[in-house]
Amino acid sequence: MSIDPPGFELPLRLFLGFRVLIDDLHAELARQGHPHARPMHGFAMQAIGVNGTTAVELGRTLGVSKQAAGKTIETLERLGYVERARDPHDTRRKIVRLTPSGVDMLVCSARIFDELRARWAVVIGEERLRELEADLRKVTPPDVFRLDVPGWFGTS
Amino acid sequence: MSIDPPGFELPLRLFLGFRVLIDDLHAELARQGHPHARPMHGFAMQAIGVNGTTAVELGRTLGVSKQAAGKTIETLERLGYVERARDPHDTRRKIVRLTPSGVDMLVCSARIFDELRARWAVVIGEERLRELEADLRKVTPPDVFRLDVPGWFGTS
DNA sequence: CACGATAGACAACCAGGTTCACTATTACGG
DNA sequence: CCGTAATAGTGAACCTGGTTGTCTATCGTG
Repeated sequence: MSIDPPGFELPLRLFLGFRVLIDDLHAELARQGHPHARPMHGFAMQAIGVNGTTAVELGRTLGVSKQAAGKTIETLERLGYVERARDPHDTRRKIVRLTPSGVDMLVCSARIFDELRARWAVVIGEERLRELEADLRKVTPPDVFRLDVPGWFGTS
Repeated sequence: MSIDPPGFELPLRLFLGFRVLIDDLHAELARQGHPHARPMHGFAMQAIGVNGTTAVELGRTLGVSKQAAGKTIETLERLGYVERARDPHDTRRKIVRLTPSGVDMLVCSARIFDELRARWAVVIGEERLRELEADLRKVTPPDVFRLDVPGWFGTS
């Protein structure tokens, strides 16, 4: 026996839905030449965007410290997904930009996410899926980044 | 500008929905005398259940190594949510059981989750919420534990 | 009764986060 | 025009939660 109220299932299903999508994405990404991509990388690179950014800015966007953002950038750099260059107008800053490989990873992700969404549409119907998205939009903050992934898991 | 296909929003919304619920839960749990509870703890304690379990078993249920389960149990023990006792029938085993405080935390969580779900029902309608849950059930694995929280984030 | 399987614990390591402290550079006000 | 405050990046020390590998104690069985 377990304590099992109706309300307990909702967060679990939301998380499982998220996890299923992310797992499938990365299985497919691995097949398409990006075996080292991690969920975090996708979020960070989406936040970096095609115009580039800096460590401080990325940290603010993702809701983590600039040091943590710096570590993430280092990792992405090691994987060849981004590169850094000094800003000529402000030599303190280092602009982080996606490499072609990074752009490719993002393009692949976009395509795969579309395919996964289409697969869901087949299972539950396009109409219901649109309703599901609309409903989630109503109960979640509009700000799509600031996942604060560490926050809900991390240090007190 | 960013790479922003329709499919990209879905996982984000699912995760944000999850996060909103979990954040609200823990804000409320803190107010109700459980300020040290973490998301992980709730999952683990739900998996431990009122009948108790062992480290190996808990690890299997949660989809992590027995060592990781052991560490989690240690933490929960330090917080006073569980206690361990040797199994008289098999002195290798140590049965982990919820303390009254642990049960209280789970009971509080159950009540709060119900309240949060009711709040969602007000926003999007009870009917739509039921549909949302039903649709998610169709696209997620039936096995509600095995979140593999580390898995989608962790080491390759 | 010996030997394989199991439960738990310990160590070393990794990833990703935090804070504190420091340097280099830029921006600004007296 | 210069001294000072603010900002960008980095490094170090630490925390949490995970991993694998190894070791011991106990159980169960041929």
